[in-house]
Amino acid sequence: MTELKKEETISCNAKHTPDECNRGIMALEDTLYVIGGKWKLKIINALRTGGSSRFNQLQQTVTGISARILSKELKELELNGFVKRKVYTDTPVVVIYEITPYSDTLETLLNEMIKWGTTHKDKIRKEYKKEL
Amino acid sequence: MTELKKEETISCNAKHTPDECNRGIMALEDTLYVIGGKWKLKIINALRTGGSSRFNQLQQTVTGISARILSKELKELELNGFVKRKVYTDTPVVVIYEITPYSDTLETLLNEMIKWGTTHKDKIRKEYKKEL
DNA sequence: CTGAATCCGCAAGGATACTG
DNA sequence: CAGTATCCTTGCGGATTCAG
Repeated sequence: MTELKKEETISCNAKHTPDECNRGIMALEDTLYVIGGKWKLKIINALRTGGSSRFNQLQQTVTGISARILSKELKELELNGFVKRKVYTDTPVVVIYEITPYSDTLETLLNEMIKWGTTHKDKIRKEYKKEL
Repeated sequence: MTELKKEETISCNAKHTPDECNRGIMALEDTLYVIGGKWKLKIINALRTGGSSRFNQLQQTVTGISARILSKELKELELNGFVKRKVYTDTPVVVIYEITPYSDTLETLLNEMIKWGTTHKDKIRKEYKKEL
């Protein structure tokens, strides 16, 4: 039973000044704001690994997304410079979405998330086996 | 105006087999399922940089979260093994939340997100200045 | 085909009050 | 202090329809 004196004893620990903590939280919030949510990373990843794609094909790749949401998300991604929209005005009109070089800055992050998800799932599976 | 033949021409590109794409998407979904959402990463980050913390103090650190949500999120984080809940049954009762070693597996990911958020904000700021 | 517009249900999350 | 219970708002997102 450790002694607890006052609230002040618990705060930022040695490794981080309170300032650094706040900057970290803010930067984290920025990231989550831009690429957070249910779909954005999946769309970027789909375009990254699957190559440029048309609207309907993209909707099939990103399983479960509706046309309305996909449209909205693509707009936001375009605004933030992750995706380029190219229109070929043949008849019928063809629209191609492709990722921009700026999306490459997410490369490390994306790979890290995929790696983490993979090893996490392995861990879960092992724990599940133990229970049998 | 590039020629577009049929849908099949656009699919997984050279770098990835369709199979790899699917595995990537699934792993990504796993990750988002566990640590996605509005609060989880912020809470983990708060405990990581700020050190172990009591409930109310944690609520102050994670700006904007309500007690109800914080309670719920902590429960989920505990279930997934990211957070340990320690109860000291003095009067008044003291409850300390701390991160587990398993949270350390998120270290790289978290740092990567913070780094990305920082440089992204710099980019936005520069673009904003240009517009003036 | 590529979306935009409309309608609507559900669930996440906020505010407040209350308990041990 | 550490939550829980209740109520209520908001917005995400699905289904469908329509337009260019």
